[in-house]
Amino acid sequence: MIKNKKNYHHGDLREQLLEAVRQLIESHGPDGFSIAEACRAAGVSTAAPYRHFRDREDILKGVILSAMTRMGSAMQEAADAHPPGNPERIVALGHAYVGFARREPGVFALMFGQAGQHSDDPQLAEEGEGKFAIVLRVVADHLGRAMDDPEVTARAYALWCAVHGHCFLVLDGKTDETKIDIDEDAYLRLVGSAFLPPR
Amino acid sequence: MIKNKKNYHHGDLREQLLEAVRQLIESHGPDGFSIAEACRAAGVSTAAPYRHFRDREDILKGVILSAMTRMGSAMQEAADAHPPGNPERIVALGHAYVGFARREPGVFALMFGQAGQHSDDPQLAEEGEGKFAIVLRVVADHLGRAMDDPEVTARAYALWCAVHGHCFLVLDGKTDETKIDIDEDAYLRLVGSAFLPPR
DNA sequence: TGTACATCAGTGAACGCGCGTTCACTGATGTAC
DNA sequence: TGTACATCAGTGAACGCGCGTTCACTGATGTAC
Repeated sequence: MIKNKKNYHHGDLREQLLEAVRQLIESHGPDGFSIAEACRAAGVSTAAPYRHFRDREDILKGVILSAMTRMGSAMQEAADAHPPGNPERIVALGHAYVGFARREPGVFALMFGQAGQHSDDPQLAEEGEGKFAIVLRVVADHLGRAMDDPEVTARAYALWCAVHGHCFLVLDGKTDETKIDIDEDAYLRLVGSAFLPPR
Repeated sequence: MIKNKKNYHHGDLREQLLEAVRQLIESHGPDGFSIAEACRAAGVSTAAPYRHFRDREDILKGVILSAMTRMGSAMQEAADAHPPGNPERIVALGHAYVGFARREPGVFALMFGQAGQHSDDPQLAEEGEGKFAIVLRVVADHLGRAMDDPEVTARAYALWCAVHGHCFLVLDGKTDETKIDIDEDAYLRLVGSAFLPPR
């Protein structure tokens, strides 16, 4: 019953379309893609996507979901690279977050910058919670408290904001405009020690 | 030689169009407006805007510029409400920033969330610098140092990021998703004291 | 193994739509004499 | 003050365009006997 989609006709069109859209978003901005253009990139007629997606919105959701998993893995990997309680863990987590934003600025803006257009989807919401849970875990380990301790959530949230805000300002080129050249590693360490002082 | 545009034909069409676009952006998102729709809202033919703007891009720039001035005034006003060095000044500045983002989420996303699409315009860049200068001023006053002191820029930038990131997470509904209910005033105070400890 | 059949991913042509921009124009306003 | 004229903001019709989606179809692949 398991079908090997690779050998049907085109190959794995679903993934190829998502990748094409991702690339269009990276080069033309979050709203700068069309199904038609993605089809051209994938070498397929404009009707083909409807075998795999309900409509345009459904394709976008697919792009966002896959980006979220990629980002989540990067964060989890960074957290796993250092033992619980080690301050380097927080710095590494920050680098992973900013690294993703730098690598995929268009998709990052799509995930977060649309004034909440996609936040109603339960599947996306769940993925988002998962990422925040990683931060919570790391902060809880650091403080030696439970993940639902108010002190933990407050500090984890502050950390998230500080790193998230930095990403946006970098991507928008505001750091160039204001002529401050930020040392990213120093910034992440400042933020980490500001919200999670060594006990 | 000074013309009273109010009494020409339509009145102040330029401003009315900018306002119409602003409202469309608020209700349909940063990219969800069209010139045609704005014309309908202003009760004017689709050719009329070209008396006042070069093209679509030029209209957008107008919307962003006016939003930036509005935001700048709000921030300046907040800073002026407390004497230099008073920690309340930083909290008030944060509230002004977040307040604008909450009041005009669509335009806020347009100003910052487009992955740097507009950051090349010198006029917009200048307005942006002006807003950061307000933060720098407040932080410099607080620390009793010069505005170009590296310690000042680093802390002002960190403050900016923390508040900016909070705005985006709020607008995207991430604060609902993650089920943490943030007390905004407490958050701003935490951030302020984290980066600008009482000396 | 060979054949007949079912499945279903992808085709290509067509649709209606709203868009940004242009054009020659109109007619209200302000100005010179 | 009255009139002839210049200015120029706004008109309305038209354009070409690319889009999202649909449709009946085709033909390669996998399956049952």
